[in-house]
Amino acid sequence: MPGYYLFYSMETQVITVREHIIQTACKLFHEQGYNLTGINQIIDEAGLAKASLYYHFPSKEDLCVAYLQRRNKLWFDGLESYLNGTSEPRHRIVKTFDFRALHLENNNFGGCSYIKIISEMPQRGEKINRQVLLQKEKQRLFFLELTRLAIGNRKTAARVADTIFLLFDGGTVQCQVYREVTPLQVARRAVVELLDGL
Amino acid sequence: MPGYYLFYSMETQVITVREHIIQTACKLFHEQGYNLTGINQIIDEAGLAKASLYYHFPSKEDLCVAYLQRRNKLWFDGLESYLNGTSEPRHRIVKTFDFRALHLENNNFGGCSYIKIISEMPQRGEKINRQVLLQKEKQRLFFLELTRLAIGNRKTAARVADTIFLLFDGGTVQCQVYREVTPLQVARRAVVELLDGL
DNA sequence: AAACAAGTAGACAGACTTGTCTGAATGCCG
DNA sequence: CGGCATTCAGACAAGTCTGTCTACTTGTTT
Repeated sequence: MPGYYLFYSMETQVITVREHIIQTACKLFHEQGYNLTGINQIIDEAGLAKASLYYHFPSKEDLCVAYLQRRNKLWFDGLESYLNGTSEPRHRIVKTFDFRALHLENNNFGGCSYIKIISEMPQRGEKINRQVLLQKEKQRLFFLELTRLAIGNRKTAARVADTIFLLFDGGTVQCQVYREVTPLQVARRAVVELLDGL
Repeated sequence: MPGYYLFYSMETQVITVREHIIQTACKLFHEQGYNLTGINQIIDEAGLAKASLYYHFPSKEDLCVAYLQRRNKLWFDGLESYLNGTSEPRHRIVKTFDFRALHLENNNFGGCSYIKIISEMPQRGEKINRQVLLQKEKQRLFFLELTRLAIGNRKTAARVADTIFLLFDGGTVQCQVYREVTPLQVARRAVVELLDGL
């Protein structure tokens, strides 16, 4: 276990410096945007020396990759815990929309990290690009698997899942724009009717 | 008509300096992102003096507002011309998705300017915020009006229109992520089935 | 002729950016 | 004790950013 200078996170758990950097970057990148957050601000906020940051992350882009991975982990971990006890596939799909709304509210309607980062960096680097596609694909497959379970493994399942995924992303960005949960509630209802109509 | 030093745009039309600035900023902001495009690059590309730019636009933020307005005008003008001859409301809705795909392809899958700008500037200024909400609302009302015509003025029309709008934005951002038109084609099909099922 | 509008070139201020580097300190492990 | 990993503080390089300013030119209008 590397890192002997340790920090305490909000839950009073001992965490490594590396973890402390990721948490700080996660917060600032998501709240202020990647380009508007400087390395200096991150180390100030985290109370670190600059060399310590560059000891763990060779560049800002590498820190960005860690940020994206962390956001994805937080999302899926939170979702899993939210869905705990719900086994019926349709309920799981619908509750995912509920959790999304909750998640956005708790994150001040900051939107989806992946959509944000590709909006900030149209000519994005290879590492970031791969990370975005990887995580988006994870989300798509999550809905695909549940849809197959929900409506039987028909050949329409893929298209239905993609439609649900479209409503999911559409709801997410519209919540970001309007800063309220209504769009995801509309999306949720559309999903229910889509599944009921089959 | 102010501006006697005139430029020639691609279509060999005489345009004012102000127009030339907007066109250049439009291209660069959308291709590279707002924060990654500097004032200096804009004047270099446009072949202008810095004072000339600040003569027409007091700040970069004001130029941003003009950029957003222009993108919206280009979109709706192009759409109107694309829909010319199509009067049936359902066809108009569906063809809007076709045009969106075409439009994104022609703009190198740059995505939606409004979603991009709020992703770049989470704590956005008042002027930009107002502009984004204004234009997004225009799009929403566009679909609402057509939906009312398409399915009759039932009370479900608003919800159907909002669902279409969700599929529209979802398709747009996913096309931006994946850099291909497939998501909008899926969205288009979902819209057709949604309207047919009523 | 004088005033004004609209443009030129480019220096400048003041702040910011990422990343490197030096030099020291600390704790652990063999 | 020696060596290594990890962290500190902060100067520094080399560049970027927005916005202001001076000094000048040109065409139009009064």
